[in-house]
Amino acid sequence: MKNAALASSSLFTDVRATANRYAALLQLCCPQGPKSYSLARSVHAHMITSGFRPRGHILNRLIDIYCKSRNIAYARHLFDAIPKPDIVARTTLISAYSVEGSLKLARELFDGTPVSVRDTVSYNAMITGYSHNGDGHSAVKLFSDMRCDCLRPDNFTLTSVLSALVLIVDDELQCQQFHCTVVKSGLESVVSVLNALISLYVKCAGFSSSLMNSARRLFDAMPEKDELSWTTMITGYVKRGDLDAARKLFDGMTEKLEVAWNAMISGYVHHGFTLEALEMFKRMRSEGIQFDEFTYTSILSACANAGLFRHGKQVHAYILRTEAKPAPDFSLPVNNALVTLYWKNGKVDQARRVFDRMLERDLVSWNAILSGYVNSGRIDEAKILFEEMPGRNLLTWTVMISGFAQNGLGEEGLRLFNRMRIEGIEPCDYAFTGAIIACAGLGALEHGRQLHALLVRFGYDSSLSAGNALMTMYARCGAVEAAHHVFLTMPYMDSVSWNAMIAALGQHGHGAQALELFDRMLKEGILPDRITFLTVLSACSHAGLVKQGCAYFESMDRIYGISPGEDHYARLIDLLCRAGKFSEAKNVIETMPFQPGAPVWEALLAGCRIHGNMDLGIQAAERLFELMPKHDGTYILLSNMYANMGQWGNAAEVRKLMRDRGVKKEPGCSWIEVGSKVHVFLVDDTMHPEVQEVYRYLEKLGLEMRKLGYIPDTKYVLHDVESEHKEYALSTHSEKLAVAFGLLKLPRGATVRVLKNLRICGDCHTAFKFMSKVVEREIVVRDGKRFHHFRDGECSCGNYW
DNA sequence: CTAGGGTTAG
Repeated sequence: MKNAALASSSLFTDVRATANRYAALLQLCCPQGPKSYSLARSVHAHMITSGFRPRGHILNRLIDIYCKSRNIAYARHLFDAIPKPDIVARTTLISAYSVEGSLKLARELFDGTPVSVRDTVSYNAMITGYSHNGDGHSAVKLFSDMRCDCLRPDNFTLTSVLSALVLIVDDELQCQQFHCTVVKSGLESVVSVLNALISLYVKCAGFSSSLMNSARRLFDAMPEKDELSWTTMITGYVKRGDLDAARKLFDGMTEKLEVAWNAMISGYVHHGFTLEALEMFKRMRSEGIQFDEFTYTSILSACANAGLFRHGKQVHAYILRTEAKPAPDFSLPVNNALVTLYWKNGKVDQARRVFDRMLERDLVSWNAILSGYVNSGRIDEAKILFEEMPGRNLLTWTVMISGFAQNGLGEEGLRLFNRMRIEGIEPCDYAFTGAIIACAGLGALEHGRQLHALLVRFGYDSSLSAGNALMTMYARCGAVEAAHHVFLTMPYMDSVSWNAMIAALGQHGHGAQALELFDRMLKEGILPDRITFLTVLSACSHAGLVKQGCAYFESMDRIYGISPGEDHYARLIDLLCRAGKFSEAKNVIETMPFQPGAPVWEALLAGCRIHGNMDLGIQAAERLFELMPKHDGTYILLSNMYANMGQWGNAAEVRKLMRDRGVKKEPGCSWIEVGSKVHVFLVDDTMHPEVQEVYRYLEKLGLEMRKLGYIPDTKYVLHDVESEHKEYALSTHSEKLAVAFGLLKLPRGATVRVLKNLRICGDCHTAFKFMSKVVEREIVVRDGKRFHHFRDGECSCGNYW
């Protein structure tokens, strides 16, 4: 009996000793991070083979280890086998589920815990779970539940709930209320709590800038600061765009942390100060501070954004040289940044190679390569990628929608936008932007209006990008007033907004108003960019303001330091040629700093066509044939030039040449809204049910115009080059069909608005002037990107069409 | 067992 007792007690101490050994072993394994988890798992394996059944805190430790090595399912399996799991085991799992994003599972466990057992730590884990997953409201709700359970919040609680508040807080008052809560808890001098409080104030400084000073006062008054206090403050300034203040603080740090360097670099990158970012990077190296993957990622993206590809490749080479790791082993973000670097450098295939070699990919990687294809116009490949992707987020949809929109596939873009909504994904303002741009391309005014209404309902009415897109959409659909209304009501504007409005005015023939707006832009201290000048030059051109246009062109480099590119030169040539100033144009072409390309020659040819400058026109056409032999526009311009001068034979000759060379004419189409229905017309549209009626009407109009003496300067008005026998009928261009249809079907007094996908031809332009006179109606026609308003025999563009 | 900063895609 006694022996038996002795034996069992020695067995007991034996088990205890074994347990202690295992506990000590696990203790040794754990603090060394993920690499030691495999070690810990073999300790567990040893337990199993030697018949030792872990219980209590050893089992909890094991559960934690499996959670940390991302094998939550097995951890759960161990957990489920415990008859009465304690609060520590529960909290471990709750936290693991939260980190993984499985909030429902976490909450189930939490709710399954008897109230009497719940402690502050388990609440903390749950609150953190919500805050990590962006659900600030639930975190705050739980915080108040916790106080109902009479549990005292500790510093963990406060830091978590404060960081949750950062997500949802939207005014100063809430911020101060929480400050009081913190003070009442008596933890207001704990460093981590103060840090979190500071970041709350920093966030609120977005609403009221005085709060930045409150944050700074808290910071300055801290009895001791840790590395985080500094970085919170520095990033606070960075996020507000106050890089000087950030830099001052950074320079004042006695001991500069890696993190602070990275914060400064990413701040510079984000605000476009690439050179400063690079300079910091160099200084880091000269001061012997170790780069980490954050540094590399920021600096690579700086190079990608600023187009400094040579520097980017140098950094890539540097990583390869110093890190002694094979490329695919770079951390995920570094590889992602490399993908971006390469596609932004126009090397999609190289980007794809980096992408293909990566050992692990996340959504960012997929989105990066998708953007690469979209931005290089390789929509078909992008489409395949989009369907194959393992997951999608808002950005994915947005990239794809704007990809379609910007590559002339507006309908597909809108379809995707709808599919996104059907799949229950709430569009962000950028997704709306893409869809609105799709409407702009399609000239779908009614659809655009509906999207505008929806946008407002979603609460995005102050979005900058959506506002800019709306202006463009309304302008491209002929609704300048609506565009102007958006312009006036936008709370935030950038140069794009100004450019869009200036363009809207210029495109509609309001050249003088466009220039007025440009002057206002300058007075308000907004710096013009390359696009602004393109827009302004076009406006001058359409309004015939040659002198002013030349002056603006000249001021580009002299005042604003923007050297004119090829497109600017093309606009200048266009401006001069439309005004018939050919010797000046020739002079510009001969003295420009680079070889003139297609856009310049095309502008010259178009000007020659207007003024019948045959010799120069033929020269320009020859250059264009060399540069892009398959471009249909050149043939059409040239044949129109001949036809305009009555040289029908030559005109037909050019058409023949075009056919012989197998050049396809881009199919033109026009459309018009009558009531809520959109009618689309194609060239020689015999399919349209009412087209016979339209033909007869056109014929009648032609006769009437002749009878009233509106004989055009050239016979061309009543003709098509290819059907010159229809002496009195207006020829069947899609825009003429559409306008005639509108004149027939729209009530008297209503303006006829027609959209044409391509440029309208001279024939139609002249015809519409007469038509507007004969029928006493206003006719508005979109010509590619701009608009002509025909009224009483005149056009808003003068003759600079 | 629980907290807080810096990175990547438009």
